[in-house]
This record gives sequence, structure tokens and C-alpha cells, in this order.
Amino acid sequence: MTLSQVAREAGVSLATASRAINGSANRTVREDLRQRVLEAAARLQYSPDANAQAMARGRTTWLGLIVHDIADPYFSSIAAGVGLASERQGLTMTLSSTQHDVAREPGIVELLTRQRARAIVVAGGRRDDDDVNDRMREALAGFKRSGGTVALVGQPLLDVDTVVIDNRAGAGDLARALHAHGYRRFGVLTGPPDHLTARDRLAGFLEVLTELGATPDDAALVPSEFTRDGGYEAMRRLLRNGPGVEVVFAVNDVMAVGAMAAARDEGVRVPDDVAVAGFDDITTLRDITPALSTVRVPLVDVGIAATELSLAAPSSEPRLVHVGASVVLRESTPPRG
Amino acid sequence: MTLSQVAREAGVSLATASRAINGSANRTVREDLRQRVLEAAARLQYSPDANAQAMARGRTTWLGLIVHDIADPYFSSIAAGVGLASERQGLTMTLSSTQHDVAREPGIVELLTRQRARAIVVAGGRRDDDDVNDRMREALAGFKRSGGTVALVGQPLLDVDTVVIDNRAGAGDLARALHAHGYRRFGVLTGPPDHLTARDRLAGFLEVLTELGATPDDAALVPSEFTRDGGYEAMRRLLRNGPGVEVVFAVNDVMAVGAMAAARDEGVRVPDDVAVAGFDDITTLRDITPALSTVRVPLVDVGIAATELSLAAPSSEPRLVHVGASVVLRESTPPRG
DNA sequence: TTGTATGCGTTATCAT
DNA sequence: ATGATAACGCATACAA
Repeated sequence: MTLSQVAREAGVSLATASRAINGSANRTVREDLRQRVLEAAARLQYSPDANAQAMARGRTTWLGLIVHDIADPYFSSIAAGVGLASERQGLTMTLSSTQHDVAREPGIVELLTRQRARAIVVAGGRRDDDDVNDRMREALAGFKRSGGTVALVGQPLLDVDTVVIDNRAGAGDLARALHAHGYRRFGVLTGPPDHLTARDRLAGFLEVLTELGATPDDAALVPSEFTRDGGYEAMRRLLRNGPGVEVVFAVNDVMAVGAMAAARDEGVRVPDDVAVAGFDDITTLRDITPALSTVRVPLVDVGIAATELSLAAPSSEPRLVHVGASVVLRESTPPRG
Repeated sequence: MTLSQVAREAGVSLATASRAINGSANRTVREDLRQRVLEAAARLQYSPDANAQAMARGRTTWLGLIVHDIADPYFSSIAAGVGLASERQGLTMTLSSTQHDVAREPGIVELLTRQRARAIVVAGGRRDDDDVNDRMREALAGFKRSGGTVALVGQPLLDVDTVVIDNRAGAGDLARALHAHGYRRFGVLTGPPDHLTARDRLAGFLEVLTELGATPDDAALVPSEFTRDGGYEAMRRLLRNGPGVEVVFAVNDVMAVGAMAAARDEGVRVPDDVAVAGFDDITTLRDITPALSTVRVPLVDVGIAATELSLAAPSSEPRLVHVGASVVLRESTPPRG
């Protein structure tokens, strides 16, 4: 059913039908006609074609979200926030996943450009890869040129509005809190060396430790993937070959859980033999045993903030919205006697 | 940049430019002209308008996924599968959440109808609510009338192709396995009474127990929300007021985790004092302690299957695709001496 | 207030 | 093989 069929059925012009049904701003249509049109539309089960509307209006109601892996609770929480906020704005969220391959991001941005999405939220953290970052910068520029707006979650290095999670400060606070609990010999599961979020967390953690005179041995800094399995492997290496440590900081919760599993498999008790802390405070992991000390990031709020930022009136300078991260100590890092 | 600008720049007609760039089926365009067009497009940074294409072609590349809560690992795993499969088909996934309110589903379907989505996958399980189900049936019929196709994950009661998870058989197998492990006194955290997935799991579990002569006391069947907090509350009630039980079956993993937390808080040890089993085998929960016995559902595959089903050529009869669920016994339900 | 006519950017039909 | 031109379904500037 098209609008002109409705118009015919109601005995009015296409324009009048359009005005009656859209009915938004200046509803300049006589009440009886309006009723006639609405009834005709109902009778014919008319459903406006959003694509045609988009074309005629010159703007769509799509908001594109780009993540690395939707099954990862970190991203699914952000996605929940983006979904909430975009629905509030009458926008429909489209979700694309890179499957952990940042090199696919520019292509996704180009797709969203073709779709004339109103806004894009890029949730996946940056990597230290100039080539990919340059292509991404270019793709985003193209999107903006076509009239779209953008917000990023992560590191402010793509010349676009960005929600910056205070990874560095949060990790520093965690280091301080652990030190105050009596820990002195630290290990870190550092994640991938080129992963900027992982790097920020590591840097913040080390900075404070150094400040406190407890710099870890280099051999106690173990890189790995940013995943559960990465945490598992890194922890096993640390336990088998590394220097003895009292507490291990995994740069995210999922890795921390992997680390705890590795400890179990190696016959090392947590927290009796070694304490473990993570980062993110993933909701689904709040109930693991022992309860995981971590740094809470309000991920749903991050998603909401990024969405609002992406929809805000464009400014000349890239805006930054900072989101704090607060230490939550639980059973996995008890005070040391 | 529009296609006609590219055509002008290349010195060809709009039609030729379209053919050269689309280049799909019968690419009947001379090679040198083709090159000229492609170069002009590149020079002008032309990006085809997907909305206009959709309108001209009469079909879009949207696939709509409807879930209850994207932050729930159950749904985010299905979403990962749907995203994978739809990308393979060149479709873009849009994601809508009901926030656990099934009554919002028909409205979402209508939105997707307006958007002329190619297909819809409804992942949220049905409730025993005729009113909502009727409205949903009607909304889906409207969507199909407009040319779209649909697949459901859950219970086959909406006259559409459905991926049926073998909840009943899986729960029955679990009951049998626990019984074989020596358990005799069972409790069940049953979830919401009108939640069909919860109900199927409960029914399958009870059926086998009855068969084995171990029917639980009615007081040992405790309803609650389908969430972590629901599991927590139900377990607390069971531990405080219910009959003593040896093992508790929570109808999903997230509830089981809540139940384990409740046990801890009540000073009841798992599995020494009471064993716990769940359902789903959520990846993120594989590492909890004690490791959770559960019934594995291949959720990513479910998402893939549902997507393929939704895209398959429509048939007169609603098709059903069955997905098995297999028992995985871990530490939370050790054999009883 | 209502209707007419045009445009949105593309594909597809029809001549040429 | 290429080029006019008519759809596609709607919104809107302009005219009445």
C-alpha cells in the first residue's frame, strides 16, 4: 500500500494525505479530511516506506554501532546503552562487528556511509597501527562529509568526538589500593602490546607502582591476547616461569577470569597463594568465586554518552567526554596480614 | 556526490554509469567507458546511496533482530550468530531490544515493516500471553504481506519458521544424568510461570524425574524472574523455607549463578551442601567456581540457523529446525557417594 | 487549507 | 552497447 493509494481511497490529494499522516510540524489539514485519510490508511493497512521517506527528507534514522565482538560482555553492555539512547532519539541501531579485526572498520564505515546513517558510534578501542588508523580517519571524514556525525569510545586520536574512559587513572587507583592492602610484588597480564586500552591500563598501573617504589620485574609483565584464553595463557606462563608475585593485575575482567582458571589448573589458590584483579566490572562476572576485585566502568552509560555525543551539534574542535573508573575491591585481593 | 555527477564527469549517460558501477549481472559496458566511469567515481569520492538503491530495486539489505536484552549473554551470543550469517548474505543487522517487555515486540515489527527490512529474526522466547502473541502474529503477518520473511527462535506458535531449542529433552537428559549421579531430592528454580522456555525446561526435568520415581515436592519448585537476581531470590527462599534438597536445577545459567551467590550468602556450600545445575552453557560463565553443570545450547549456531531460515525461500507450511541441547556435567554436581 | 508539480538518487525498460 | 526516460514512494515549494 502506497500513500497515493491511501489518498485515492480517501478522495484527497497525495499532498494532503502526506500531511495528514506525517502530521508533524505544521499540521495544516482540516480535521474531517484528516480523519478520512487516517481511516483510509487503517483500512488499507498502510505502512509508510521509511526508505522513501529517508530519500525525500534527505536524512535517515539509522545509527551505526561498530564493535569488535558483540558476544563480549564489554561490548554488549555498551551496545545496550547505545540501543537505549538511540531509541530515545527515534533512531534505529545497526550493529556491525569487526570480529576483532580492526582492519575491517574502515569498510564498515564506508558501508554506513552508503546507507547514509545519521550517526556512527565506534566502540572498539584503537590499536597502535598507523595504517589502519589513517584509513579509519579517512573513512570517518568521508562519512562526515556526507552529512553524518561520529563519536568514538576509546582513545582520542581520530579527530572526532570521543568518550574517554579513564583507564590510566583507574588502573593507577587500583595499584594504590592494592599497595595499601599490603601487596608489594606485582605481576601484570598486559594484553596486546599495540592495544591502546590495554597499554593505558598498564601504564597507569606501573606509574603508580613506580611512584610507590614497587616497580614490578620486567619478567612479571606478560603480554597476551585481550581475551579469556589470553589471560589463561599469560597467567600460566607467569606462574610457571615468572618471578613469584603476590598479586596479578589482568587488564580486563575476562582475562582475569582466564587467569583464575589457569591458577586453579596449576594448583595455585586464589587469593591464598596469589591475588587477582581485573578491569571493567563486567556484570555477568560479579558472582564468580572468589569475587573479583576490579575497576568499574559504567559501560551502559558509556554507550549512552557516546550516542548523545554522536548526535550533538557538530563542533569545530573534537570534544572529549571523560568517564571515570572506580576501584572495587572484593575477595580476590584481600588485605595482606 | 550523485551518480549523475559521476556520469557527467565521465562523459557518459546516467544509465551507463549505473551499469558500470553496479557491474553486477549483465555487465554490458565497454571496458574503456567502464574505466572512465570508475575513475570519475573515485575522483569524486562517489558513494552509492543505499536508500535510493533500495527504493529503485524494491528491496533493502536490512535484517532486523529482536531480543529481550542485548546485555544478556544468551542474546548477545545469538546476536553474534545472526550478525555473522547476515553479513555473509550481504545484509546489515539492526538490533532492537524489548527490555524484557514482550508487549513491545509488535511495535518493533511494525517499525521493521516500515523500514522494509528483508527479514526479521525474533530471538526472544514467547510468553503464555494470548493477547501479546495474537498482536505479534498479526504484526508478523503484516510484515510478510509487505514482502519480508521471518524466523523465530523459541516456541513454534506464531505460524512462522522457527528454530526450536530442545529444551524439554535437554532438561530431561539433565535430570537423568543427575539421578545417575546419585541425586534423589531435587529442587527447581522454575523461572516465570508464563515463560514458555522456562516451562519447557521445567516440564522436561519433572517428566523424567517422575519416570524415575523422584518427583520433587511442590514446595521445592520455586518461581522467579528469569534473571540473575531472580535466581538469587528463589534460591534464598528455597534454602530458608523449602524442603531440604540435594541438588537445585535453575532453568538458566544466569539464574544458577544467582543461586550460587545466594547459597554463599546463606552459608551453604556448593556443591558440598547442595549441588547446582543450570541451562545454556553461557561462555562467559564457563570459569566460575565450582564449574557449573549445565545443558549446552549452541547459541551462535542457533543465531546462524535462524538467520538462514529467515532468508530461505518461503514455504507454505511453517518449518521447524530443531537444535539439540547436550548435558555437560562439571564440578557443581559431583557424583554422590 | 488544498492541490499540482518537482525532486530525492538510483534501477530498469525501452528505443536507438 | 548506449542513452533517454519512466518508475520507486514520499515530502515539499509553490500555486491556487
